[in-house]
Amino acid sequence: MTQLRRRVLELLWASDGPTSAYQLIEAVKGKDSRPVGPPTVYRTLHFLMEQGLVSRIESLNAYVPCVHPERDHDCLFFICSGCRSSVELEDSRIGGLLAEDAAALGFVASRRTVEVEGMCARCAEADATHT
Amino acid sequence: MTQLRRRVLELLWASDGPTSAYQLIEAVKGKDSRPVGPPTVYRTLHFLMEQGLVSRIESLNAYVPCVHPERDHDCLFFICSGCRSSVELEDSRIGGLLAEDAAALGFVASRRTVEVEGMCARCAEADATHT
DNA sequence: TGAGAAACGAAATGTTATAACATTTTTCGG
DNA sequence: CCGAAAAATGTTATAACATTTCGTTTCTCA
Repeated sequence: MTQLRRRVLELLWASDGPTSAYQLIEAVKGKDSRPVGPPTVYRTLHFLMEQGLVSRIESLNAYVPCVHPERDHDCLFFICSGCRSSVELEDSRIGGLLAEDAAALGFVASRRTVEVEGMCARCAEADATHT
Repeated sequence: MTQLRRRVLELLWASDGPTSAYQLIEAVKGKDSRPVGPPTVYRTLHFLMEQGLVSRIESLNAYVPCVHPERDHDCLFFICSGCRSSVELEDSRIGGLLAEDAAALGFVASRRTVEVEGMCARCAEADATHT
């Protein structure tokens, strides 16, 4: 864990929601004066993902810190279109079903992406009130 | 359903696997001499997705025709890293679990992305043989 | 037939990600 | 401590994916 990697991870922790790579580039530039290029940040993100510290949200092209890095993560994301926040959940039953379906196909799975877009409770309520 | 939309859909049907938007731009250009720009193809893809005729695979930034457009599609994709093919499956149990988890959060879901990367049976076997 | 809506064309630009190669930093055996 | 090897980072350029904006064409239907 180097200084850059720690800084990127801290920025992700400090962020309200999923953060794009280019937002991170800007943020790192802001924190100290040394600018970093895209490859640097992407390498850092790849490293953090390998370590299970960060996940990529495919449907947003954005990155979030993992909630429980210690556990083997089998996570799903609920992404609010209203406030752009995301909630990470673990539901091993889904992993089980996916494994079952994969086995039926003879498919050897390596990575899963499970993402649900919609409105979080707060935004759904706000939306209902306004309408 | 216009001529362009039909052509794009046919190209997707004819394709071996997931197709990127820019591959479609090239392919349309090839079929008749009139070139189309990115916005045209993206508009067409958005339309076909709204109609449930096409799905976007988020983890590949690519597009596939839906296998059973008539049914309300609740699909998952198995994507082979070996041959770049994808298989679409329907497993309503997963939709059920996701709905259950969403309800527990008070989350109102609108769209789901479920993608599994790995090796299809053929590629896994080929890989095992080579090793 | 002609007004409004939908679809399409074209240019520019914005956003996300990687290739290729140079340099710096770290590590660790001698 | 020294220097070679490995790991990490910097730099430039470019590839890949997607949208904004505005203007034109085509379709529909009263």
